[in-house]
Amino acid sequence: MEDGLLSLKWNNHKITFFEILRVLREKANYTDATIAVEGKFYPVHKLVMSTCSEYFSEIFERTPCKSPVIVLKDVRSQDMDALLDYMYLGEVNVNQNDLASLLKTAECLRIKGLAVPDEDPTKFRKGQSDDRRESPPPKRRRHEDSSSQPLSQRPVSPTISASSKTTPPSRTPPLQHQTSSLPVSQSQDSVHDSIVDPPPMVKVEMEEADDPDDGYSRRDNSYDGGSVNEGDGDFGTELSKSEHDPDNYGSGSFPGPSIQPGGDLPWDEGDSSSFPPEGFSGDLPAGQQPQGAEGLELGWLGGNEAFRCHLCTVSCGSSTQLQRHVMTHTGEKPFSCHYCSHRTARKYNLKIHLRDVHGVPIDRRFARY
DNA sequence: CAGCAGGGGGCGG
DNA sequence: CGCCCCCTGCTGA
Repeated sequence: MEDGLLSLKWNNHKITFFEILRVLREKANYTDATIAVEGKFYPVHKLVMSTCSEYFSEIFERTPCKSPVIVLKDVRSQDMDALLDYMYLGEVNVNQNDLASLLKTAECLRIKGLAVPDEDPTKFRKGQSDDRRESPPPKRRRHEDSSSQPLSQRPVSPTISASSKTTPPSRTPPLQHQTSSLPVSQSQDSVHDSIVDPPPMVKVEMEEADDPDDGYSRRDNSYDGGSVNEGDGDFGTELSKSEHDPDNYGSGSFPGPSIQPGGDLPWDEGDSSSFPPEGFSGDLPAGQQPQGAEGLELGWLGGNEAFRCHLCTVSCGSSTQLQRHVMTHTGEKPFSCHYCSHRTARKYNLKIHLRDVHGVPIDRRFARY
């Protein structure tokens, strides 16, 4: 003040800020990443995701591409809807029945306030009155030694949503519900509708307290080290068009699924703590070695390290092939037949379709979306 | 039989 | 090296 400093304060800054954020999310403006869950794509802002989750923060840090697509498998779209609301709005109403699943997902994704350790008890309360204990409290501390928690169940592990035969050996029946079964269609709004049930609702709020990032994130776990694939290249040669549409679907970040001898998902046993198994360290910085990985590496040992898919055990001979392969996980089919509704992921396969099914000479026309 | 997807070759920057 | 195209084996209807 001595110099006549003035303090300018924007009184409604927070409200305005959140409102704008809400609108941006609704319109998908400026979104620079996409979360794919059960076939649904949620355009999101890295800034928001990173702010609310160290996990996403690390994923983005390791993802060179500008518009990565993070494919989460074993995450229900309704949970994702709720979590996005939570991250963007600071709170969300969820059905009691969905709470356990939501928290599990939140923990796996390390959503602050829901999964990351916090000093304060969370303000987790439900419309009714008691807090539901069916599931672990929202903010629970997670240690590497997951001894305390039951890990168990189906870890909400992020993995690819698209089913593909490429799945490795012990493929497990992921709990993925088909999108068809889920009412949710868009990203946002659906939440509100779905959770409108009065009684069993729980309101989960995000605390302002910043979480102490207790190094949990970057512990030796390196777990997510691999969350990202290099994939940013051009997966999307054909699909990269819309702004919020990621060009590269492939950058899925999760470890995949399957590889695990013995278990459904790699991180099953480890619980969420090992959630992102390091399994995918493919092209990641070497720094992150899977040392601690519980057996995950087993699945990878055999393959060619160079162009190994982070979502499954497949190893490709080149980055191009890897990019192409990743599309099998995203389920993206940019090429559509003009004569019928058939769509393919590859131009050539569409060509074959046109030739064999519609009798189109060879290179006739096929659209790519 | 049709479609998917891995492997590989050719071509251009 | 990356992209495009094609071949070919596998799988499901």
